[in-house]
Amino acid sequence: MQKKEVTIYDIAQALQVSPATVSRGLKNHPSISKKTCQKIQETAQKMGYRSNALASSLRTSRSFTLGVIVPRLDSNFMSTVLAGMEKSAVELGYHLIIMQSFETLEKEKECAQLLFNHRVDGLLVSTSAETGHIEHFAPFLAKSIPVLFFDRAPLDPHPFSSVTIDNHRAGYELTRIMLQKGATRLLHITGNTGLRVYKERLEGFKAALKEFNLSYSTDNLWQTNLGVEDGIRAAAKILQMHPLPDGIFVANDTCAIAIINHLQSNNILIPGQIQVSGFNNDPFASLFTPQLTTVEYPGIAMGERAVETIIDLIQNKIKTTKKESLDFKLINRSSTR
Amino acid sequence: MQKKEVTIYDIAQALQVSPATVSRGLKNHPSISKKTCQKIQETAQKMGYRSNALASSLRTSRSFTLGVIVPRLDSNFMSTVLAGMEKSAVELGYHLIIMQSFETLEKEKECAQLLFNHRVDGLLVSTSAETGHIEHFAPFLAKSIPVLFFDRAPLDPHPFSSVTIDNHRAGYELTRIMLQKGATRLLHITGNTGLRVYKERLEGFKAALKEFNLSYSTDNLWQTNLGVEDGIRAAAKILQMHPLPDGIFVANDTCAIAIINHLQSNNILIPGQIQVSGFNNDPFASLFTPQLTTVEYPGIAMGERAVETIIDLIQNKIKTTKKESLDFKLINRSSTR
DNA sequence: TTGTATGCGTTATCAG
DNA sequence: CTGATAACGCATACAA
Repeated sequence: MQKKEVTIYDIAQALQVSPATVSRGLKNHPSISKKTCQKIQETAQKMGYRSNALASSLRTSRSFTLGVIVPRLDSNFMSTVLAGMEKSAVELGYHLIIMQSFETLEKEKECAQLLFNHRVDGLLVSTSAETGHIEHFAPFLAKSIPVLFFDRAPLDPHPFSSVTIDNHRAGYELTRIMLQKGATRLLHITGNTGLRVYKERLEGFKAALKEFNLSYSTDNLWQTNLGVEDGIRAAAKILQMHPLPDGIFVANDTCAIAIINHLQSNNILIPGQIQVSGFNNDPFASLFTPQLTTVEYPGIAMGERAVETIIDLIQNKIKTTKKESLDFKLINRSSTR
Repeated sequence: MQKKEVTIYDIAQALQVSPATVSRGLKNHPSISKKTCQKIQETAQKMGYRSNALASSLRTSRSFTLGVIVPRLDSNFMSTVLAGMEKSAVELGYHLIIMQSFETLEKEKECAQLLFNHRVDGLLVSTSAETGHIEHFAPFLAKSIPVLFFDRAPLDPHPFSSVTIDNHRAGYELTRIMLQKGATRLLHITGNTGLRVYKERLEGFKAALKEFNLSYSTDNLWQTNLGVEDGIRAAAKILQMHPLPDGIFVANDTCAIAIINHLQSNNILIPGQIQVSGFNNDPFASLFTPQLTTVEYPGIAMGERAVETIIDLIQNKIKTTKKESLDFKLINRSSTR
């Protein structure tokens, strides 16, 4: 048999005070005597009271809930970001509803709508590969609910905040390392260049080529899903090339490692014959020989920063948007071959 | 300027019907004419109405929210499970609030309390390393809110449901493979054996030894955090041993790969001199040469199953608990060397 | 320092 | 098929 829920009214009755006093006493409202506060909290405990966050949110129209939309949960990088987000959110008195768009615009819309209806106080988004426009976030704007893009942000200008890294510069520097070591035939293997992150890395790549007076051709731009299989496939294709490329820019570590592995089993020397660079500094990357040159992409920090920023926007009702760029670190392991 | 929220009352007024009708019309209640339904939904759209899930939950005392507590979000395995959970949850009309215990009992309690106050319809938990008792879940039991443990479950008997794999058998079979190939000096490197998952894998390990008439000594049981650094440290220690072990059971792939890597750089042949087995079948595991013998731990499936099970419990108000054991697959790569 | 009264936006019950 | 009305549990403006 389900006993009825204990409410502040029950506590009030038991203590012969008003519900208002109980409500205040429960949250140590300054204008309530220490003694009554204590009494209230004790009996609340005793009676098995549990506050109803829903009712409270309805009344105050603040849910202390942040919505999060990611393309997928199960990537190394994303789970790191989420870990950072959860940590910071809890520290600041918030919690997270996490949803996946599975890289489709349609699902992203559905998530946004659900989160909107659930009255999240803010929305954190890493866009799907299909996300060309961002109209579906307009309702948030209309209600002044902060929206912040992290990692994958739409092209500027847009009326929302963002936390990213300088992908252009990262792409540039990575490429530069390979060029300085003498590479002249570079391949660029990346994801959907419709996405700003990949687009900017590519731009950085091109800028470096230009600096070294090397021409760029779209023949050397391969778009893939950056998974292990994509890497293996790419490696197979590379082995058919004459002459072989002598440098490969791969837009993530997973794919880079797969490529290296496959090339090595076909007796290609890495980085002797072909240099390979990755992106993310996945934990496994450091275990590889020859170790991979890559970019340490600060997942935890990005998650923390994103949450801190959006909560700042929420609490200070700042209308301004913030566009933040996080530091990254180049991990140049190519010299330690 | 913040416009006031559009409610069913506003729609009612605009349409000259009662709020009750609007409420019904919005969810296609059978006893409302098709025509009115349509009209209602159209004007709702037009007026920029958004349903208030909070108010609805308050009224119906169903939130369609599932609470999830995990030790940490950023592990390969866990993020896979969470991905499966989110997918199934959304398909069934639910969503997830995900929280981390950071392997401490205290935080696990806090999470449970918060989720309890937020009126989750069910709770999914993978226990922290410190979780010796489960009293903090008693309130859920008292309110008949289903609690389901996944992956890491407390020792039976307990009054909750669970979805796990047969860790004993997995540990046994993995060990058996190494023994059949002739190993006689085995090491067991694992996590906190207070946790049932590791404890059971160890029991399976022992059972296999026994079957081969090999003795077991606690000297060969090393408890670590199973991270990359732990693996490197363990490998260093192994190199000091005389004679070397000829088989190492490592309770996860991350650590196993780190160990293999370090041993190989010290000119140990794997699996020639030392066989190594892992656990989880992490994506990178398959890239390794010599490829690792491991257990494919079905993360996605486990997440899906856990959610489906708990929603079944919720919707059918089943008082019974379910203890489910998922299939795993042995990935024996040691022969393909 | 405490109490009174009201509304947050729904839905369920009951009556028409 | 539709309407009136009362909760759901809490927090706050205002009064005392």
